[in-house]
Amino acid sequence: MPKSKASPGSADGSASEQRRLQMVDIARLAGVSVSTVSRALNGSELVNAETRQRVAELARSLNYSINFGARNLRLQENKTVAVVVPFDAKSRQHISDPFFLSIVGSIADALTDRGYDMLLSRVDAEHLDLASHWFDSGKAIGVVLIGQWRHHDQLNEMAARKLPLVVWGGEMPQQLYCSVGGDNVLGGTLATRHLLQTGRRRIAFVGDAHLPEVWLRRQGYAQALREAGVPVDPALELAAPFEPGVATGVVREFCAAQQGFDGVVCCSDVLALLTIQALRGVGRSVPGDVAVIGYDDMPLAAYCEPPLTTVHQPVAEAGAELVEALLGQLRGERAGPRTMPVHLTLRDSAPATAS
Amino acid sequence: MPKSKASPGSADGSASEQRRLQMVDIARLAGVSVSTVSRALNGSELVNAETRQRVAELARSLNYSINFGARNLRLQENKTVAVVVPFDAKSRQHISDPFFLSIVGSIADALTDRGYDMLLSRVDAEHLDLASHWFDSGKAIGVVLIGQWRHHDQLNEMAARKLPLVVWGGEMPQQLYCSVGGDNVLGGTLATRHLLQTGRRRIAFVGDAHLPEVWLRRQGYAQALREAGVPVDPALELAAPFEPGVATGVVREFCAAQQGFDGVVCCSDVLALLTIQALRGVGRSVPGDVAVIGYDDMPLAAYCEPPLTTVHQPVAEAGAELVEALLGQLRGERAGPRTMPVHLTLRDSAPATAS
DNA sequence: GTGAAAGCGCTAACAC
DNA sequence: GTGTTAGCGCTTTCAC
Repeated sequence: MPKSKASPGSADGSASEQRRLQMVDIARLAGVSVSTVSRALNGSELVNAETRQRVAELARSLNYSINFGARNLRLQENKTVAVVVPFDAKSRQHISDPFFLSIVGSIADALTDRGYDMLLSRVDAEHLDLASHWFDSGKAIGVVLIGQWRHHDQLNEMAARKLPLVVWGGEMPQQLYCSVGGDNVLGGTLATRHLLQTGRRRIAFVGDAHLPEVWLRRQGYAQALREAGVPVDPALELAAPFEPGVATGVVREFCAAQQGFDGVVCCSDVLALLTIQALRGVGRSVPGDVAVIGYDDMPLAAYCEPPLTTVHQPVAEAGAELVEALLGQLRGERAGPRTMPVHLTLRDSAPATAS
Repeated sequence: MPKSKASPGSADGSASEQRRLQMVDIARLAGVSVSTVSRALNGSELVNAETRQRVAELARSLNYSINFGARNLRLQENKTVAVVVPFDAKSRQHISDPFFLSIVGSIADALTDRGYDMLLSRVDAEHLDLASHWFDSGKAIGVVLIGQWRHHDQLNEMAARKLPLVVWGGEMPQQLYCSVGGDNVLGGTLATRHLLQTGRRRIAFVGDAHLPEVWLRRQGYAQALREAGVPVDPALELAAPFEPGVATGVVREFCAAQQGFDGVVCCSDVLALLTIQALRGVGRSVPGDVAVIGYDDMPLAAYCEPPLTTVHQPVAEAGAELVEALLGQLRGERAGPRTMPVHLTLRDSAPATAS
């Protein structure tokens, strides 16, 4: 049995447990039935305007809020969306990249605007499919996943299972799920082209191409090099992960070993910052000796030293796009992946004028 | 009437609407009653081990997850906590301070560890009391609010209403609600003392003392100055808000107008970054001419230029403390405010050796 | 060991 | 215009 209804003020163990008001209480106090209260609170035209007013007033004055659990159960509806941020279980690194956090903020806004609640959680990046739990359990009507990580396959399976799902990330071949993301190929191209145009020739690429987004950026990078007739040199590619804890050492080693480059395209602003530090550690200046370009244009990018030239991602629009894509899916629309434009924000780490 | 149960595969408008599996389906397939399935899935000893096994297997193979809405309604329980981040409605600035986002991450971990879900939302910083909605509506069992902002009074009212509430922030006189936070007075003192010890004498303070946390830090600042026999000069105090958009101009003006200081205590790392930029803008070097200390020790603080000397806040522990305080309250424990130790992390923006 | 039935707080036919 | 009633998906007495 559920715990018996404690009469208000009764000490049933927990001092702070105020019995939550419910419709029946309002009904009794207003001298009407629960149905009338329900109708009144939902603004039904069926109920007398005066009664409606009175009930609404009473409810407000008592701080009554409808019990959404019960309402949802009865209505078979739910206005909650799960937003899931993968984390790297191996390195025990939390996702603290400012970019991901900004995306989460953007989604929060978009959901709030549309009257939805946001359930935020993490999932082991090796088991993205566990995110389906939020839907299966009825806690959420759908899932927004931040990043594809290494498990394109799991995402495809989830989509095949008809899980309402939208993923922030790049568009890959043979993709069954709906993705929303910046134009990664373009981003890679813009960054690389800018370095080439300002006279750099030996351009490194920092980012783990096992991740779809990075893989696409690398395409853009290679393409821009080819356009310029510059050979792609695998020795200048560094598969650094996004987690700063792991990346720091890798980047430092790379900068110590490879002294032959004069430009770097990094796959996040944090990686760019780490790279700049590592370069300085081996006595190379930025942007003098090496021009560095970041990715994301995080809020702090302008306040670093030097301020980062970086590929700007459409964070503000991202939330709305992701949410719309999910809601569209729930309405039965067959929406494909969406790729949003990106642009290069010029600052000092890779200035506009040739060195 | 709720929409009729669509038979699986029926096209009822939305293509992706898979009918969610429920206990009765599992029961039918397993050839037992729903009660048995319920018991089996909850690991009850009452049900035959073999049956239990079979039901569990079946449920798993079908990706069945129990409907938590219904379960919670029946059990009168809920394992969801609302985490609410205030935002400044006037400046339309979102909270993007890395520190707040880190705290949210920390809370997410703590809740997950304890089997709770996290509902993340924002609230107008002028109406913190709206956060009580999450409790009143039964969507959450309690509220964790990130920061007190200017509305200590509203928080007290919420606590008086017996709302299960924990606030990240400082401990103020006559406080009815439960707060958890770093030791702000100590933080202010440590930062100021360090500047004094390294030979600085004209020390500015950047932060809006209308906010409780900042007010406390200012106490520490003033105290350290008094200890050293240095007069507190109101001209060296700048009431800059945390929002970078608003703060940038304010800080720039201040640095242009006040050339007479050789040290600054800032109330966030972002403010410190802005201050460093502004100082450089007027031709003053950091830490040469002015030593700058930040607050929070955000993940990126080590990767700025110069790396920030800053007051380290116990982010990793904060989540657990906040959550424990809330759960304690729900158990009826009468927990007071909790103040956690902070320490100074020395880096280059205010080095250990006197200039 | 298992099933039938009641009920969590709410909404919406269906009466009146 | 309002009350009565059934039922959303689940758990748990209470029978057997």
